[in-house]
Amino acid sequence: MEELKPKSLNFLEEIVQEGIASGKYSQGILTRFPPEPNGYLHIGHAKSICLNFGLAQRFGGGTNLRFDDTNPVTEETEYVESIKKDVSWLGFTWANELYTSDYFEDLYQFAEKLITLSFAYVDDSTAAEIAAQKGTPTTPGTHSPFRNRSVEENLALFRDMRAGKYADGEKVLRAKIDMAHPNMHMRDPLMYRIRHVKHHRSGDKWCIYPMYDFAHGQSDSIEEITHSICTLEFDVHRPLYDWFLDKLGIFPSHQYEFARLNLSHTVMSKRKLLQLVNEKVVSGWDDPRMPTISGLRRRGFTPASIRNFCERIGVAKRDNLIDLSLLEFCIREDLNKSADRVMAVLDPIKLVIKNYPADKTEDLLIENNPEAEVITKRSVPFSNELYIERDDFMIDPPKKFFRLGVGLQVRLKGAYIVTCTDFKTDAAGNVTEVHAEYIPESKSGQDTSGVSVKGTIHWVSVAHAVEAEVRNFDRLLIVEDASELGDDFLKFINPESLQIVPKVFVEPGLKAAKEGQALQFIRKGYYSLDPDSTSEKLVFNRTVTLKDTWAKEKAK
RNA sequence: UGACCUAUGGUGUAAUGGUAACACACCAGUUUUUGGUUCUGGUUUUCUAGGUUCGAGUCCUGGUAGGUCAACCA
Repeated sequence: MEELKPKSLNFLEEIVQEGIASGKYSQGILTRFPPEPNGYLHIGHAKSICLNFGLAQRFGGGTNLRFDDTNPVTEETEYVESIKKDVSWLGFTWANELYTSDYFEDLYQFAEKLITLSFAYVDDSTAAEIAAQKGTPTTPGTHSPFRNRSVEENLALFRDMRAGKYADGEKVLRAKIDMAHPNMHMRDPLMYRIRHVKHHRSGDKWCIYPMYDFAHGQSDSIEEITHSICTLEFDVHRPLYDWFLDKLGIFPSHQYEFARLNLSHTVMSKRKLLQLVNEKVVSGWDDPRMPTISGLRRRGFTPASIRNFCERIGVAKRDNLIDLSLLEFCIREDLNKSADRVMAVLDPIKLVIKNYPADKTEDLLIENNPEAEVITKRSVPFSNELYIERDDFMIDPPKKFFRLGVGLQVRLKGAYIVTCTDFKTDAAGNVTEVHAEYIPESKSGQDTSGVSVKGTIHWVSVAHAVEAEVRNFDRLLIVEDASELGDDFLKFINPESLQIVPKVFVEPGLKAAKEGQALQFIRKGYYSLDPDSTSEKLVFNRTVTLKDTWAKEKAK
């Protein structure tokens, strides 16, 4: 049911399949998507979402949406809502909506158990002292002077921590493992810290909060997650993940790591995205140039195109930099099949058809999408004065220019073939008007003229044209790889990443366009109606251009 | 200069010891009432040195290169 041809599996699919073959998962598998609600989701998260939900869909099972909310300082309900919206929009349904904060009592009990087992102790050292005790990757750490407190003392102290008897930073709970371990994360890592801060869900109930390492694995275990999938940088955490589950003797979830997505010509780290927003380089998290899910949505990307992209980039363990052109391919592929074609003239110049009656208007039926399975048509008014693109006319056209120049013929899309006869210029020599004559027998669909032309151009009737604003977006950065740029990446913002064209002319039917609706402006690109639109003013975002082999030819 | 992860065309990803392939990108042609689309063809690949084997991209050893780890962040 998946596909006809046997598709090769990625390494995670293989792991799952082998597990199933060995009879491990009679209940099916359970994965989870565990965002911290402290920011907006981006296309890198989409990779993780597609992976986790896709694995469960493919092999039978479910996926939990778990908010990893163990740090009350940074987390907010607003982010929870946006994350839920984005995951749903991408087309996925979670088995359960869960919060790590719902496990605070369980986690507390786990901690007491480890204290009882002499695997944890309360440390009065300061943050700086603890950092010094850690040593460095090449030199072993040293023991805290509080490392050998008795179980009873640790228990009493930890209960006092919970009871709020200590100030922030006064004490922490640490796991007692090995201060000389080659893996830094095993050198008596912190389990709990004191934070007298209101939590977005648990309010003031707690003043001690578990660290990531003490919360994540156990949360997986409580939910009986079979495959806990995260990015490569957590690889070094895995021994600790396993250590806690082992010492606690609870459900053995397993962690697997994959390489995070890097996309060319953009940035992906939360910190850099925040910088773009804070420094007003972009208009917000949903600026159509942002690689956020909300930005891509506003730009006009479809959920299917993003899912498809995630499928095509694959999953492996080596660092990668995916070319933006693959994302562009995916959205063009989708929109080519689904977007209605309409005519919009972005850089207008007037075309006057001298032999067409000035008082006449014809309503022409033009097909909406030649790629559609069922062809539908719309009515577009035609008259003797039209807007056409300025660059569809040249005074001295070169060879292979299949557009207008004096003596050249083109088909007006869905209408007539015209022959260019003349043009007008202003004092500076700029073309102000192009003149042509139409061939009455060449009407689209009933052409008996016998004339064949190489070019077809789009147009909008001057008398019927509707004004609109167009926002042409392009890649955010002028450099492919921003990973080594640091804060300097702001110097490499593409100055043409947003070009606003305040006044373009579109065909009158577009007054009825709906927010988010995808359209192809014939010969120009795919556009989507922006939420900034009002009944008086339409605003269209360019999702992506059409491929333009003429531009390449011209460049030669 | 410790531990761990990784190394296949320009970019990604396959090949599970047996003919290195698929997609994007690029180039050429085809189709086309969108210089879009379609279709066809093409250019370009196993980091390095040894070893095991009839046979190595795959297994082993060394080297090299890149990445990760020393937050009371996740």
